[in-house]
Amino acid sequence: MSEADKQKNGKGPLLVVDGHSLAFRAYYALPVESFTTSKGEATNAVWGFAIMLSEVIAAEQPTRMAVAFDMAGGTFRNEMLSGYKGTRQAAPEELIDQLPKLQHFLETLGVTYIEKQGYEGDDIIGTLATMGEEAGYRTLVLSGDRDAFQLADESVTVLFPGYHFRQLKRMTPEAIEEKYHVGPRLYPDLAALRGEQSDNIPGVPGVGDAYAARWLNEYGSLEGVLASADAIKGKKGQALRDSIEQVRLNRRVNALVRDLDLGVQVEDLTFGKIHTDEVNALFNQLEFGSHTRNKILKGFNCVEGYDDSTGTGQDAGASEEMEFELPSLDPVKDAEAFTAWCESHLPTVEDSRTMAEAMPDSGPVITAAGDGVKAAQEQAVACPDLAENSWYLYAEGDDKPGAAKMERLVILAPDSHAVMLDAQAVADDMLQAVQQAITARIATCTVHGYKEHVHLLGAIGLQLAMPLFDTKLAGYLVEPDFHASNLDKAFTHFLKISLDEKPEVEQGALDFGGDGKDEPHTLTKEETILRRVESVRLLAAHLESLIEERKQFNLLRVIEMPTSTVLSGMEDQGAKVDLERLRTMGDQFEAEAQQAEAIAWDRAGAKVNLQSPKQLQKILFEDMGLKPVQRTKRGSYSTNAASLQRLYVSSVGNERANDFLGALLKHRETNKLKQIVNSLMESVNPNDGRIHTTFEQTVAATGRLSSVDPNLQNIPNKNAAGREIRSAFVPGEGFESLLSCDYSQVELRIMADLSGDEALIEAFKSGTDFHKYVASLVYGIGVDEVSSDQRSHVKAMSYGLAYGLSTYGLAQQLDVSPAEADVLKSQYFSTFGKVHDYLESLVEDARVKGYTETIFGRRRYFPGLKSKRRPTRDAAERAALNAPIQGSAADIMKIAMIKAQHTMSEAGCRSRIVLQIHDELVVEIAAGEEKQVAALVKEAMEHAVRLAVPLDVSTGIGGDWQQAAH
DNA sequence: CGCGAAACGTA
DNA sequence: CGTACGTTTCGCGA
Repeated sequence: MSEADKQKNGKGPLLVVDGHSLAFRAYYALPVESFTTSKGEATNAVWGFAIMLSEVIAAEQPTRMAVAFDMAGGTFRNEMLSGYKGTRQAAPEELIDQLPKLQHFLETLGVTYIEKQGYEGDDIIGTLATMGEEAGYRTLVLSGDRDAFQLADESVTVLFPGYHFRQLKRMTPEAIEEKYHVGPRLYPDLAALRGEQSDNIPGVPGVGDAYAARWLNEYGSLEGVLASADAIKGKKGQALRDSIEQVRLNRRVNALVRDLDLGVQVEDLTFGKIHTDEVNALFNQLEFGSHTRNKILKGFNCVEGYDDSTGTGQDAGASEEMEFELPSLDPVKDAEAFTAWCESHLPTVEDSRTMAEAMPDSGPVITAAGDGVKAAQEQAVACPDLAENSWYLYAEGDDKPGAAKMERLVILAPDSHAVMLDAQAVADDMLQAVQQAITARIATCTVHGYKEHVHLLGAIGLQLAMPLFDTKLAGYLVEPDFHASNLDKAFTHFLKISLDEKPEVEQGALDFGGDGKDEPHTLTKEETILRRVESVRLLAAHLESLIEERKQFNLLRVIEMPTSTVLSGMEDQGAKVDLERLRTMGDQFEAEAQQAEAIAWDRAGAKVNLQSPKQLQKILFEDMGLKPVQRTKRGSYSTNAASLQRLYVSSVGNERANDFLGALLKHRETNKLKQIVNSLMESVNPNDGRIHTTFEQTVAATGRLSSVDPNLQNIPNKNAAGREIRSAFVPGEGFESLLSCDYSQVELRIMADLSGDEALIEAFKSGTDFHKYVASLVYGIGVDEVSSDQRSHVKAMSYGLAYGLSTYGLAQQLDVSPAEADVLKSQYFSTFGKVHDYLESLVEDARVKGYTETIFGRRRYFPGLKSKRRPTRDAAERAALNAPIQGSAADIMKIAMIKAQHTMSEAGCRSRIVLQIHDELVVEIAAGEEKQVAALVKEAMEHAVRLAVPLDVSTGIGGDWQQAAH
């Protein structure tokens, strides 16, 4: 806010709002698909209007306010100008339908809105501005209609939505002068000449702002211009002479009435007396989430009146964003110029050091014991203000580990200046300069996707240490269930504004330009890219406040970002495979699959595609007349392995069917293995003979990693044939063996700790066979008397616990009657009562709070718990029960990985982690490091956190992954 | 060619 | 009718 904007008399300003124009802008700026209630009603205009209003109120603190609306039935202008605002009348029903809701919204918040028969909102605004001036108010006019510019003077400022709807431009007389080269008084003259596309008003053909301004400045006024029309030469002069009538009409139409009788006094235009029940009812009807509600109400300074603690409050840096201009592009040719640029625009090296010291460190800092959330959050470090202090690094290209290619690199400074480098054309000395700039200031750097950037920068030999903030990881922590496929999606999702290059404006009702240009502005390639960098900055400012508020900054800094460091190293390293071995295995699986296929085809009497469930259904249930045992979700008869197995067993009398099913089962198994082997072979990087998977860190909603391209987390392990594939994973050149370390029963141990169940804790401390011990408690017999059936039943029950198992499901898995399963279940729960209570409390807490939390404060939200549909609700309950357990295990493993890598490098080891399979780490052991590394990794895993029960890690070493099993 | 369903591999 | 994933294949429909 500039000095000139400060109040003249101690009173807060008067805010007058053009309801229609804002609603229009909101409607066209926000994708209606994202703002539709379950009944299909659009709410984007109401949402955008409400958010904008609350942001303006928060930023400007007005003490009086009124909203003006046009009235149905036209105005005096229509009589003057046929076709006037023709495009607006054609507004879609989806928008028209929102206007009454908008007005109701204002009523519930005690805001006065005014309409007057025969006049437009603009006239009401003009009148209110005049009244405000007379009453000594500074006045803010919030309007998307340029006609309002004529109102600007030393006490009236127009707030005008720019290209991005939520970025308001402050149109002071100076700003108008600067943009249009005429002052507010002459602006309507200029508009009359130019016409107003958004209002369907033609101007002088071929004349835009520039010509109109030149004429006006030359002849002093519109009348002056028209009087001298004959003196203007050329095509434009002729066009002007042909349009004189139109221009005169335009000028009469765009003049605002400023002396209506509105029947109100400015003093009376207070607001903020909210009708809580009605507000809530309206928000419910509009299906606004708690975030939106709080945001809106906070703007109205009454968030306390609303009963919801999950809200997030304000949008970080909203006012800064509004002032944001697209960064200018400084093409940089040589290293010296680049270094100079960095000196003048990026935070200093000193800033960077100070900030690094303030940040939680990775590695050794994580000693948090099982005190869980509290411990993690008490260490919480506030995030420094990103908008002020951070710079932004943005690279584009292919980030595939082991084969990354960078196309370009952009550096955006806090002052909005940017440089862009073509990665292909970077000379050596320039590369050094860039490396230096990055290294020196990494502690104040923000990126979207730190791990991806490591690969991209690595592709041209640049090293990237851990930055200050990662918007991709932050977004994941804020909303782990939302899958943003790219930056644009994340930006649009979190900021609710679109980065689209070209909103539909040309024929639209309103002009979105906001950039003062007449021609529809097509963005250049550079502008498009800069816009994406800009979006990272806006995203960062937004997510920063959410992370801070949830106290997840430590989770981000101490767990997720260092995990990215570890993962990028693992992806770079890759896992060495024995290609010959894979080839041999693949051939063998293929031969077996073909053999099975031949038998199946013979028995079926046709060359059925064994991979087509549809064709199998026909053979099995029609031709062979077998009785289906199970249906699929969508009602057809299932041909999955379990069903086939049952059919196989029950078809002993029917030789043809029995043979067919046997061959089919065999084919299914071997064909699947062949396919896995094939995909592994295709994934081998020819340069180093290694497979570089990508570990996705922002996909699994519980906090686990996932592995893609290829998935190395689902290499067979259950049966012997499949397990063979693991023997193809071997140590690479210069390494002598593989180490496999895995947690035993982490999730159960977490449950023991979190529930505080003495019996379960004791079971883990006893040191005897865990499942046997538990079975002896459940069945009330001696450990030695436990049968193998009893042990396996109890084991299944234990593992099923964390999944929210049903009696039915347990029965099916154990192949016992539901009644028997039920007995087991109640026996189990009566033995471990606190576990039962704990699991119930997880769901109950989730219902109340809306989310669950892991021991390190990782959240997952469960809207499904409030569903009317029983199956949806049940599914949400099971997921809510599982999330904190699976998620805490994931947190622990991430910490273990960070610690393991840290201690290994501290000890100067060359051994490296290559794979993580949720509860297992695979380490490639360098020569002579076997004993040391095995001890270090085991130690890191066992002491990642301290729980009420010890963490147990079993290890194995071997010449390949299979041999390393234990 | 894109997409959903079905199937199946892991923890 | 147990959680969390990724990949392949088929077959439908544009």
